Amino acid sequence: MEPAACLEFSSLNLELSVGPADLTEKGLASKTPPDRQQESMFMKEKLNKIMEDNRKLNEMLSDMSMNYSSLQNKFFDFMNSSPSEKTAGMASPTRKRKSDSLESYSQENVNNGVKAHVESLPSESDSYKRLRMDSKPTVSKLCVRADPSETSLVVKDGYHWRKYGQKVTRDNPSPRAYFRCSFAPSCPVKKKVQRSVNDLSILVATYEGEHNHQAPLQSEGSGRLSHVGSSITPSPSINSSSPTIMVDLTNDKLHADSKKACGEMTSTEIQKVMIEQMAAAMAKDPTFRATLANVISGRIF
DNA sequence: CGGCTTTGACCAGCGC
DNA sequence: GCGCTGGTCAAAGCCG
Repeated sequence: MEPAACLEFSSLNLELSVGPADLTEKGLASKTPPDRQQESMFMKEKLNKIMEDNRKLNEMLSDMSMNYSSLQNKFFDFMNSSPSEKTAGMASPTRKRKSDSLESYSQENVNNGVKAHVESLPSESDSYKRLRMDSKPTVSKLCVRADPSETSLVVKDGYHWRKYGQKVTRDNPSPRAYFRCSFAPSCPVKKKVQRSVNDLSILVATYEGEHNHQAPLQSEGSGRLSHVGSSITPSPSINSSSPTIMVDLTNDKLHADSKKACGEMTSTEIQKVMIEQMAAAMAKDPTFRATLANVISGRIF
């Protein structure tokens, strides 16, 4: 997808670099009045052509984005459908672990601006465990870049957490720590923290539930954030499985590879990354910058 | 002494 | 039904 987009922008550069460059190279001051009229007409035609090309390319870009979004949605729909749904075309009776992936979500930012919140649709169940899971309507993820040498699975997000368990899971050699919110005794929020399989410097915190109390003072819980002296650069996004917020605690810059390490690249996130990469690539391209400058100057002229 | 962490045991979901 | 796995409990120990 991205190479195709780059090709489109390359063609944009080529198309646009012909027009305005010609305009600047004509040297109008040395022309006689009849020649000037001809050149003026020629410039107007060129400008019209450039504007039309810009419009066409914008349409192509928007079409490409729409196609990409459509394909992305189809892809995630396919990935999120259970094997039984893929084969039999109907949902199997909901069970606790299976149904977790079928929940749908919405999102908002709270608490330091780095927490994503998602809501799940209620589903019927016949097990006590399932009912307990239904009582936790929200799930969110927070990826935190932290020092790999630090063994404690502590993600300081402004709340008070009490660790109540630790387990080594099958798919990740790093232990997973279980936390409860200890700020309010009745707060149902739980948090799981585990290092990313791909990048040990990334802590993946999974939040379940919503705090039924106000957040503690920022200074109480965000000590690590201020300790490393880095800014929080959240990148909220919606995923069909869960939203992921990436917070880099060791670098001011948001790392795309860290997101990959989280294994939670979402459709909107991918789009954002693509747009950022496209914009960055275009910004770095001297041809594009010169062309853009020429187009702008041409429009002003 | 109270709060927290550690850690082995236990329970329930799930696949075979 | 059995074994694996994830999640939780609770006793013991640590720390300020």
